[in-house]
Amino acid sequence: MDSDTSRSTSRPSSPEVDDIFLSTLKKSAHGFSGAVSSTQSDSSDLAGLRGLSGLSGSDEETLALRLALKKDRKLMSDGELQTIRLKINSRERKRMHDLNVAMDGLREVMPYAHGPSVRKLSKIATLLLARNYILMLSNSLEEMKRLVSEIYGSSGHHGGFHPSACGTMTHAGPVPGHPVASHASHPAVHHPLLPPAVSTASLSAPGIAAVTSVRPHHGLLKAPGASAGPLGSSFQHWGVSTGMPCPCSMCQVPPPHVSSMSTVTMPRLTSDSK
DNA sequence: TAGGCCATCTGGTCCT
DNA sequence: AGGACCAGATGGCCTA
Repeated sequence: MDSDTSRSTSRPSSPEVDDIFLSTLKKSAHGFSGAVSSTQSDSSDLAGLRGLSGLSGSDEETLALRLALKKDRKLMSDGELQTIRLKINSRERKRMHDLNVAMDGLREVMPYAHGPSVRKLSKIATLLLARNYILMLSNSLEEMKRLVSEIYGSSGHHGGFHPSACGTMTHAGPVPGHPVASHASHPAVHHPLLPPAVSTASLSAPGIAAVTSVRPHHGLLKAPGASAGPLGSSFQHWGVSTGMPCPCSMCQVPPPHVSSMSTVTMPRLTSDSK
């Protein structure tokens, strides 16, 4: 399944094998030149090898392939090197394809309109919206728990939050598999236990609802200013009207537990000195 | 036409 | 050693 078919019809994300092979041959020179420029050792090796072997500029492609696979593979034939290179490229394509599939899965559960006439969210917009949506749901859940505790705690009917004691509460949370659709498609539905500030303002927040009709502005990544994109200035004021923290990534500092979790769950980032 | 977004290739690094 | 992950480079497509 092509993850980019809705955007481009003339450019498949998984080209034919012949295309890959030709592309490899065509791009090996320019692609490698960029890599060489970033590595002094390789650059010196390139110059040294060229001097030793007496290769001309036209042989740089072959030379690049040899250098690309390090010194212990320099003795391999071009065919073997190309086979290895194609194998590595194929793996990388598959990896990126899987990443796109996961990104599509994330888009499917995000509160924005889906359909052939709606351009899908970009990757960065999907990630930012997902983050905001998680924060919004977390805030809504906490607020709901607090209200339920207040109601049943003060009346003495229940000691605290107890979903099984109230039939309606079992439907208050997102439905697994379609956590968003139920809310996004019925934004005006109020939960009997929730005030409008929670049941409507949070679930149909401007930043969420606005994305249901249009592709996010390119200004999404810029500072929220006068243009006010779908996740722009309107999101800034949501927290003011509801009294809840604004989930916008542009105007809210991530909660401590979020940032601490990110460091825990990503050991490569913490241990990596890149 | 400039800028955004994306796919792909590639080399380096880390992990198993 | 092989695979996964990452980031840089590059070129194509699309939109304002």
